Order: sequence, then structure tokens, then C-alpha cells
Amino acid sequence: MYTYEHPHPAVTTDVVVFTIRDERLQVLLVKRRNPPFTGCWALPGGFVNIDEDIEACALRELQEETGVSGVFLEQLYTFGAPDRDPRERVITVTYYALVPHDHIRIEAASDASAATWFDCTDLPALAFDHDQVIATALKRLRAKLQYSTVAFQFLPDKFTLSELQRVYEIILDQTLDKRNFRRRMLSYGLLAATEEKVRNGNHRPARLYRPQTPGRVEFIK
Amino acid sequence: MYTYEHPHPAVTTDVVVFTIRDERLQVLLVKRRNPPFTGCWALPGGFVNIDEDIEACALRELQEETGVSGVFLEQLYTFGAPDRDPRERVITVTYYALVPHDHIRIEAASDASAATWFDCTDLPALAFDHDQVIATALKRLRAKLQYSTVAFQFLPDKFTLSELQRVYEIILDQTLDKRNFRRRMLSYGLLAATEEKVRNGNHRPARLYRPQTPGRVEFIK
DNA sequence: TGCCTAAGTGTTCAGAAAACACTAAGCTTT
DNA sequence: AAAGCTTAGTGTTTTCTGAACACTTAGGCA
Repeated sequence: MYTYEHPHPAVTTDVVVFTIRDERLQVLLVKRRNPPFTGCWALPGGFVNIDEDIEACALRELQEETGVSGVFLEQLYTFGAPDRDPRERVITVTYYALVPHDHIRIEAASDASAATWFDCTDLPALAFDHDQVIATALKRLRAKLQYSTVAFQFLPDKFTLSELQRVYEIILDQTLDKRNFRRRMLSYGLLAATEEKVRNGNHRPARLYRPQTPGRVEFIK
Repeated sequence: MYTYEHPHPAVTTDVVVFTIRDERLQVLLVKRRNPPFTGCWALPGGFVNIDEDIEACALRELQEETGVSGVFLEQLYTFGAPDRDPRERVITVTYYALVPHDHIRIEAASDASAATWFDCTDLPALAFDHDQVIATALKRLRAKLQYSTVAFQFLPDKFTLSELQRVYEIILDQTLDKRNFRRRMLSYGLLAATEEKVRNGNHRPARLYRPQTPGRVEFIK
């Protein structure tokens, strides 16, 4: 048991894990096995260990739930309404993560009871204030698409410009002009053309590109 | 005394209070009277009460230190490196506030021991990781100037376009073209011209404008 | 060989941002 | 009363950026 002179809140991290699957932007949710909100869907997350850095905690949760590491993770917002958890005062530092779609087979490797991907546009009822958290993450992600290279984080090491364009279209939910999109992306000088091409159907093969600074999210504009 | 099954961190809020004084962007700092970092300058802040909303805590600290209320306050980032406070694990949710320069007489009304304004470009050694917090706040403020009307929050209810331009110039540390600046500001339709003018020296008086939505920060661009 | 499909490529137009200099209004000085 | 000082206030031109738009290319398949 641990005692303090003044009452202390508990601190958790919750992570909004985004990926693009089946041409949809999806979020990873887990089914809660314990009260409160037993049986309810919730964001993966958990308590910050007393000697653990907050971001390290988010990374750990991400690893435990999805098996992935080395992916984009950014602090989002800290939610702490006094009554957001009926058990005790809980303040949650939220993060969002972007996982490339070719990594998510690892989902099966998760120890999680029932971890499932949900369409962002078709979410179930959520525990706590997690609907608010996801809404905030979505807003941030959409904003960040406009002025950074976050979108690369959804794709494997090498990808085609059409794949990249699809990422933008799916997240922003609007079609984009192919020529303008390509010109813009290449003008930043953050993509290197490779000599490789991929055949992906009965049509002309597409050239693969790779980020100049893989793993880093650069500012554009 | 309060006991828990698992160890809990303490949670604080710290507030970066910005104002514009003497043609400089300044930050409010208080001199610490207690360990750790006794005698060191630090951001105003303190522990979150167990039933208190986090933002309410920041507002309270702001009120206690500066006497001001009803000003712009926004959550910035949550810092929680395990060793950032030598006493115990402390996670701090930081905010930044913008205070109009004509409100800051209230500074005297503060109960704070030694609360003083410092030029952002000439800060003393700071307690904890508060240098990092201020750096983060500055970055956010500069970014936000570009795509919102935050700058209005530094000024009284009514102000001249020249005053507004000075706010931009001081924060961004660059001179701006007067005609382009005015055209841009007025084009957003977020400023209403009043019939009032202010004489402020031996020259032509300037027209006063007031925000269409005082208190609200609108997005531009 | 012809057809199907997605990859790849330029130009034009419109709106936004940047550069740039003089007149207006009130005060002060003589 | 006139001249001079100081900041307020105002348009036009040019440059750049973003938006609109259609056809050719490369390979697979029948």
C-alpha cells in the first residue's frame, strides 16, 4: 500500500491507433473485461507505472495490444474531468499512433482479449470519454495531413504515389486531383523515386517511392 | 493520509502567462520559496485538487498569481519525465494564457511573493523543465498567430490596426507590410470598425476596431 | 492484335501573397 | 497662421500557389 499526505489521482495513457484497412480509416478498440464499462469497447491503455515515462507507457500499451513498435506516436491531449472514471480520479494522457497497413497482421499476436479494428465512421458505444478522444485524434490527424508528411506513416517503406493519394483521400474523405497531388508531393523533395516498380493488376506498373527521412515526420508548406 | 494499492503520481498544472509589455513578449514567472529549486524562477502552477477539473486548476493558478480571469487559456502539453521533480513523481499538465496588456496592473494585486514579467528572449535559469515548457508555448503561439485570431487576446476590447500589427511583429520578431497586413486582417471579416478614434501623439488619430466575437479565437485561412 | 486498366504527364486560370510610395489628419512649433 | 512633424490610412502591380482539366503509356488478358 502507498500512502500520501494529499490525495493523488491515478494517471493512465490511452492510445488511438489508426490504420488504413480495406480502404477505410480504422481505429483499434479493445473489449473491456473489468468494471467499469465491462463489455464496452474502449481505447487500449492503462496505468502509468510510477517510474515510467508517459510516452514509454503509451508505447508499451501499443506494443502489448498490437505487437507493433517503431511507429509514429504523438501526444494528443490530456483529459481529466473529475468524474470521467467512477472508481477514482483518473487523468488520462492520450496519444495517437499511425500503423502501416502491412504491419497489422501482428494484430493476431496481441494478447488482448478482443482487439478489433473499427471504421472511424462506424464506431460502437465507447467507455469513458473515449469518443471525445477519438474525435480529437481525428481532427489532429486531418489537420496534420495538410502540413506534414504524417501520411507516409500509414504506408510501408516503399509505396506508389497512387497509394499515398488513397491515404489522403480516405482520411480527408474527398477525392483529389491526381496530377496536382503528384506535383505537390514531389515538389517538397521528401520522396525519392526508386528504380522499382510494382505490377498490381492488368495495367501499367507503378513506380515505388520511399521517404527521404523514413520514420521522421517533416513539415511541409 | 490517503492510501492506494498502487503508487500514484502527483499531478500539477503550470501556466505560461504571456503578455505584451514595453514592446516585448513577456512571461510571468514566480520565485520559488520552497524546495526543490528554492529561490529559482518557475512558472506559476500547483497541484490539481482531487475533485478539480484540470483546466479549472490552471484557471485558479492564473487567478491567484495574476488576478486575471476570463482570458484565453489553452492546454499545451503534458510533461512527465519520471525524474523531473526530485521529491516524487510529478506529472504536469501545462497551459498557456494570453493576457491583454491593459489588464496587468492587476499584477500588484497578486498574492505571489515575487511574480515578475520576463522578456521571452531573456529568461533566467528556470526550475524543473520549465524552459522546455516555455519553448513549447512559444512555438505554439507563433504557429497559432498564422491561422487564428489569438493575437486579439493580447489587446483590450477595442484596438487600432497598428496596435494589432505591433503584436504580430513583436511575437514573430519581424516587421510586416502595413498595407498587406491591414488588407489581410480586414478581409477575414472578424473585425468591426467602430466610430471611435484615439489620438495618441501629434499625428492623425487612429480608428478603433473590435473583434466580431470578443473572447472567441477564430480560425483564419 | 485489340481491349482493358491504372500509371503517368502539362498547361491554363484564378485567387492569394508580396512588393512598393504617397496623401491625410491632427499636433506642435515658430 | 503657416510650416513642419508624425503616424494613419490607402491601390496597383507582380509573383506565386492552388485548382481545374484530358490524353498517352505500359503492361495484362482474351
